[in-house]
Amino acid sequence: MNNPPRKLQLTDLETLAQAAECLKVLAHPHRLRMLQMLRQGDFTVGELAESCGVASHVASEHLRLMQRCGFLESVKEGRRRYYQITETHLESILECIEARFGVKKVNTPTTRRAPSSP
Amino acid sequence: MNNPPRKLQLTDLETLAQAAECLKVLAHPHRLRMLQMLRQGDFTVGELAESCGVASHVASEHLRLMQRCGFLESVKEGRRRYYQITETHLESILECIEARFGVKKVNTPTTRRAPSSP
DNA sequence: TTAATATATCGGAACCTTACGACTTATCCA
DNA sequence: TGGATAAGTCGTAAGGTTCCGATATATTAA
Repeated sequence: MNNPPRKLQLTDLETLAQAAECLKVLAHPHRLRMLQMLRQGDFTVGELAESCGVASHVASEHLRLMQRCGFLESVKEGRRRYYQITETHLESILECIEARFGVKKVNTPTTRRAPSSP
Repeated sequence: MNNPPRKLQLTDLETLAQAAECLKVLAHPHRLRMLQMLRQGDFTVGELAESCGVASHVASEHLRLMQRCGFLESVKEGRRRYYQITETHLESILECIEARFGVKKVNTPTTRRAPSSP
């Protein structure tokens, strides 16, 4: 518990405020589950909602929030909308979280997307 | 945008709720700054408060919160209290955040702790 | 002992987040 | 066209977070 004098590696507070905003968006169990799924494939709002056990309009709100802050993009196909991860750094943060809290393989809990035919 | 059928790696929602709690605690610019500093040395409440530009009783509240959720431990020495990181996984998450948002070397912005003498 | 310093606690105000029901819009299909 | 399905929007109520001033406690120094 002895500090030799040296320079500190710090991030300025304004940037940390941005980082905190992103972490707030991550900090919700259903949003984490959705991101965990979207890392592994494309899913519709309804599929993500079902896996989280919430109404689809609630899932929709979470997804819009994540889209607004740059985590996701979406593509509409017919009356379905597929979300995808666009923020590449999410990968490593989600890995950290999984390393700390664990994951397990489960059978696909929702209908998976059928190959798209234009 | 085509998903071959395969198993998903998911974390159960209860565990994700715990993870979300931890992320909420991380999600504050002053707490991030404090953790960034504590990764690099031992600091008192007052030093951490000064670096964040907040009153020391506000810093104290943040530190207690992080202690309650298992991120930190503290040691009292005289009328000062030194906090230290105990949750080892914080290291990797902070690295992810720094990789995404950046850090820069700055001159020690606060008084550094003098070698302790029992 | 008294004064000053360092930290912590408490109650309350302002603000933000979430979930919900009701409603809207867009698309598909019979 | 009309009904069903998928997704999104809006207002609101409940609950949580953060900061602040006031105050309390512990420790050191004079």
